[in-house]
Amino acid sequence: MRILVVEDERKVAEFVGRGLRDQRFAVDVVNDGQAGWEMASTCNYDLVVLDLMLPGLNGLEILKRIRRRGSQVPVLVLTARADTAEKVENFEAGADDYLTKPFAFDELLVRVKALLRRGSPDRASLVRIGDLEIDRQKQQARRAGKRIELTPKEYSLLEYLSANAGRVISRTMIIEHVWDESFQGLTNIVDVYVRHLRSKVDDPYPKKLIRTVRGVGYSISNEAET
Amino acid sequence: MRILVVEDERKVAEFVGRGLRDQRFAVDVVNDGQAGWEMASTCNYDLVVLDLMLPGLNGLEILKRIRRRGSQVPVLVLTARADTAEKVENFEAGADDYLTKPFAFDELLVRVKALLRRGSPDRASLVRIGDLEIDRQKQQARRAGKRIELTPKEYSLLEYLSANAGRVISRTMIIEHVWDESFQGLTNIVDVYVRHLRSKVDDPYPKKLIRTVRGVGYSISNEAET
DNA sequence: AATAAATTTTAATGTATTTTTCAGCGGGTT
DNA sequence: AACCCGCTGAAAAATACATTAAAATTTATT
Repeated sequence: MRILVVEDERKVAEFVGRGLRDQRFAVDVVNDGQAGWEMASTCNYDLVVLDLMLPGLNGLEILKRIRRRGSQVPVLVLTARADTAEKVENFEAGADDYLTKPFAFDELLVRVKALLRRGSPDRASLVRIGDLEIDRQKQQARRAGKRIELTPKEYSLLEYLSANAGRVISRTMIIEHVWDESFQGLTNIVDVYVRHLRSKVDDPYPKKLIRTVRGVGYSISNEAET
Repeated sequence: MRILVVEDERKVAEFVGRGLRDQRFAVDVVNDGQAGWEMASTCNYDLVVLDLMLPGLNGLEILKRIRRRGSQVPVLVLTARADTAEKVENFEAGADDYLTKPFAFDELLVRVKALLRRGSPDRASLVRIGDLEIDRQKQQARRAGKRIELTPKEYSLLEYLSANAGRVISRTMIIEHVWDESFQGLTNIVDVYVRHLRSKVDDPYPKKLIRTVRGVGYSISNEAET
């Protein structure tokens, strides 16, 4: 799950980034409005945490632009004051929720989770693909009732594939969602991780769920071969 | 158990802080309204002791803000006068109890304990995890019937983990609840304290209750491995 | 108030696990 | 067969965690 944090106060930014990464989100942090808009518009995030007081480009302006583009991405706004006029303006501009600074990390986390939950109905907390279950709450997977031990990256990959079960996902898409922006170059890291996943998820079982689509990418599904 | 004391009269503040610490509460004391609001909003306290006459930001205003945020934290208000009009205003603003100055420490303690007791149902006074018992009233732990000597910090950590038994708690969360805000930076204090706890709680017994979840945090539970 | 004891915190080192790179292999496609 | 693309195993790098000891701080004792 990929989150963009746009926040100029380094301390807050670091604190939020760190906390979210602890929760196994793939987090990108940027410190000014310009970069924020560029990232928000070029990458596909599952959620944006947006400070309003920004150097470069105003937070509200970014929010408006995002919406003007037709993007539905949930946006959690961070604001210093909490007067009603501002609140109204935020919601009108398309904010999904807001949080007044200063705040406890717990509060942020609760809201982030709530937004991601209601965000899309296909993000149920328990996903089933054949006899494979992914429990997004507990961040763990089972197959045929048996617990599968996964590393954080392995889990993220499985979660992302599963959220798009049946569809074929390109390597680029996978890198964008499971890793963060630091990965541009030629790398076969996705292949390697698919291997890791297969060895734990598919190898011990006769029915294979992860399928390679040559020239395109990967797909997870319970469908019969054709 | 974490308590915030917001009180500008140094003598009273010190006296209350000291007394509560003696009772093994983790106490933060601040001397003005602004700091009080910041602390109350950034940290998760189990109770707030709030003086109304404050420099910077009025106590009543802090209380209102806390409630506007939806926080349910019990607030014990300290007030100089005790006229009925003010009482009513306090309760309307969301105070759970009040105490007129001057007061004896015993009085305060009784009320604090009462508030913490009725506080929330997930804060049962006796928590059991396997053969480990945590008595929140007496602030002590036993395992297999045997008393375990814990330092205040060790106890706080154990209590916090136990209040969330079964769930995995990140280091960030632990720091926020058991330590105070001064601990943002790179520190391995949580690891060190988990070690301390383990040496007392787990090492002498075959069944280990404290589990490390790599990349995420720690968890205490009595569950069998799967 | 000085000293001792206990607790908390920092820091350093060692170890295990995870992530990433890399190079060779192999199978399908043209 | 030659090429491309993905597969695979293993080494290297990075990271996370464990453990210990010593320093700093707080608390208790004389």
